[in-house]
Amino acid sequence: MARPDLGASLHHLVRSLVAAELPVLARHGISMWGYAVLGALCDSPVRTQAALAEAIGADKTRIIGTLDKLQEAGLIAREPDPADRRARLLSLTDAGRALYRSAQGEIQANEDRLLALLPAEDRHGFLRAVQVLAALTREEIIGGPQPPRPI
Amino acid sequence: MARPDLGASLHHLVRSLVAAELPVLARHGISMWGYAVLGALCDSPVRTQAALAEAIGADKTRIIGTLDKLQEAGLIAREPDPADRRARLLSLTDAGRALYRSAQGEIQANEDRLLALLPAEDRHGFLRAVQVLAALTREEIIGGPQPPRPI
DNA sequence: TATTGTTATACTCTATAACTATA
DNA sequence: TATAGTTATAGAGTATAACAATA
Repeated sequence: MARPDLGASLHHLVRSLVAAELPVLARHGISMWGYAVLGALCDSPVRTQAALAEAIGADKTRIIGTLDKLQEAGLIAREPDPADRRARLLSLTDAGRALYRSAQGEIQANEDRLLALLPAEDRHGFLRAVQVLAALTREEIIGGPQPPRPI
Repeated sequence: MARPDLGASLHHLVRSLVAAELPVLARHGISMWGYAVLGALCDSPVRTQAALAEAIGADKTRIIGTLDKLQEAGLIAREPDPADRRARLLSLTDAGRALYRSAQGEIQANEDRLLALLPAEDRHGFLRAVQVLAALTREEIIGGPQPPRPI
């Protein structure tokens, strides 16, 4: 009797969590990538779009449309760096911060509802484990070299 | 200081776990959906392709190509149900079971390496929590009715 | 007619590479 | 020339709907 795969179990869980977030985000008028961008900028401003993309695990070409919309909606500021006008200084506006907090409140309320299903012990262990595992880099998770086996 | 979003943290973790599985699956000559199919059939045979698709969270039209390949490779059996020839009885062949166990062994070895980074307490709580949360249906995770707000 | 499986189509997401501007 | 950002293109993955076979 093997234990279920961690990857498969979490994959299903994540898809459902994302499905739960979508209506909340739609009501706030932002996409999932938009939400990720606001979350990354919430901690501290970022000096280049490429760095921001990397921080949220996206391609730099993929977030441009997202940034366009967030800027148009007045949720982020995006100005050329006076010291190097190739780069774009990215930061949250007050409106962006407020909207992010509102969306995050609703999203975490639903997550809290699910976490309440767990015994307190397991819940705390789970949250600590997620924090540790999510902090690993992709390389650390993938692990040792996986040499392609010759046919 | 808000806690990080569960969805966002797990999203990143899952993407990396999947990336870690891909080379293993490639060496075994199956895709991620192929692996999911084998895993679902490992517990017990299934009477229709639609039921199998639902069990692994896929669309019924999406697994057809996967089933074709698995059958061609002799990993699954796929016969019309004599009692209702519209349906296809799906089951694992011995070769399919062996291949699944081999792939699962490698995949779980890597997962075990990551789990070993956690204190034993957290690890056990984490595994129990994942089991409970992954067993929830999508509807249970999404939660209460999310009525679209009129503009 | 209803259901199972299949095929066809369109749509979204993603990745790659070419292009513009600044340095 | 090198870097940051943008645009264009193609590819994979996904969802929807139409179709064929069986009941």
